[in-house]
Amino acid sequence: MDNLLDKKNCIINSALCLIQEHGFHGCPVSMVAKNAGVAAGTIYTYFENKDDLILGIYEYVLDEIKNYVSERDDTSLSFKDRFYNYWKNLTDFYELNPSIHGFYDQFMNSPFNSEEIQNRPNAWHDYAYSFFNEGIKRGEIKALNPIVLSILVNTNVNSIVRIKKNFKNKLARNNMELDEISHLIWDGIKVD
Amino acid sequence: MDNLLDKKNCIINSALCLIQEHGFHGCPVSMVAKNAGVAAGTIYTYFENKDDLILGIYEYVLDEIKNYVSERDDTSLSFKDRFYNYWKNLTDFYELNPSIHGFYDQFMNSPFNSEEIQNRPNAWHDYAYSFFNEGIKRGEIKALNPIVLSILVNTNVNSIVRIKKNFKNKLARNNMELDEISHLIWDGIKVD
DNA sequence: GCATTGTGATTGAACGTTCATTCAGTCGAT
DNA sequence: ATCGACTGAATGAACGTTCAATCACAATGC
Repeated sequence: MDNLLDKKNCIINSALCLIQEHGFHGCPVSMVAKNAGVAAGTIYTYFENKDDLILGIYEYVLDEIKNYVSERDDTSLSFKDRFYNYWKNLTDFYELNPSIHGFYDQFMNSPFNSEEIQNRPNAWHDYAYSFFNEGIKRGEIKALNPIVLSILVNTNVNSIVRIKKNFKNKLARNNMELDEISHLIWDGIKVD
Repeated sequence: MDNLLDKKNCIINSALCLIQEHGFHGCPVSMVAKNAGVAAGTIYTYFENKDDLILGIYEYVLDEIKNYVSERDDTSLSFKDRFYNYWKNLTDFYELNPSIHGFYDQFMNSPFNSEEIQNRPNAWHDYAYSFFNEGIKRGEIKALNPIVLSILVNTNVNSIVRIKKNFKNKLARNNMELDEISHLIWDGIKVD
């Protein structure tokens, strides 16, 4: 039973890497299978079809992000500190897991991310929503819509990680500038 | 001659719509052709292959964005006003041309956007770079890296437009919150 | 004016490849 | 002996690309 879960995760991770590198359609099921060390047919014991596999990966990815960030939240701190931790942890997570970052970026902007998908329960979005909602309740950040706030912050972290990835050589000396952005956002949303 | 250019643009626009709706691989060449009112083979007189078509669209899109925004820049204004115009014009443009927005979002996060592509001359990026560079020279915004600034602003406008598109119903009453974000960014980058 | 030829765009059926999916048969654990 | 996971060759549909044939039309010759 544990074995089966392992195999499923193995398939998911294999697909994750390949999709990040080659895109959804640049990675045939056969390639995923080979990379995961199973036969092509085996994938169909775990997933209905390729689309279902991709949605499975998406859910896995959301869980991983949410777990990493929420586990490291310390509710006893000031909201300002919690905000900076949130920012740092999310950044760290993406940098530790570049294939998750690549997959997520691609998925969010693809037609896979349909309205139906967006309306499904989503542990990570819910967490982010309630996180910023708390900041508002505590009176430490402006009463903006928490949905807007969470998307704003997540989008910026996402794109900063992408910049770091893409312009590694050109920006190497002054990554600091990118960290500036978190201050900039905090200054923008904090209650003066 | 004009006719040929028309046809090329017709193919590009046809593909643009379909890609935005169905994704790169959800729109076969045959479908693009049908939508453009030409035969499948005709596309290959204008483009080497499907990848070349997609790159062609990308270049077309960059030009359109750059033209719209740069034409509406009024260099006689204060940089603050120019910044807000830039923001508004870019937002307007994406909202007037949702298929360009959809295509651009998808392209940027896909493996099409390879390192080689990122290093090619890019009229839109160059324009954005020099725009923010001027704000720095004039001493109206902080001396952050203009590359970082332009990507930051473009990313945020991009994602705000996406939010508006996706959450039309849920946010209808308070789009104002989204406009808040431009102030937030301006406050962050301006020289106090 | 009219016929002929040349040129290059256009067509869409046909080709060959790729790929998701299936399934008959095998394997291994209980 | 049973059952479910697993295999991987086989299947067939989808799709990018080609190309022989057609068409539109301009240039040339009579």
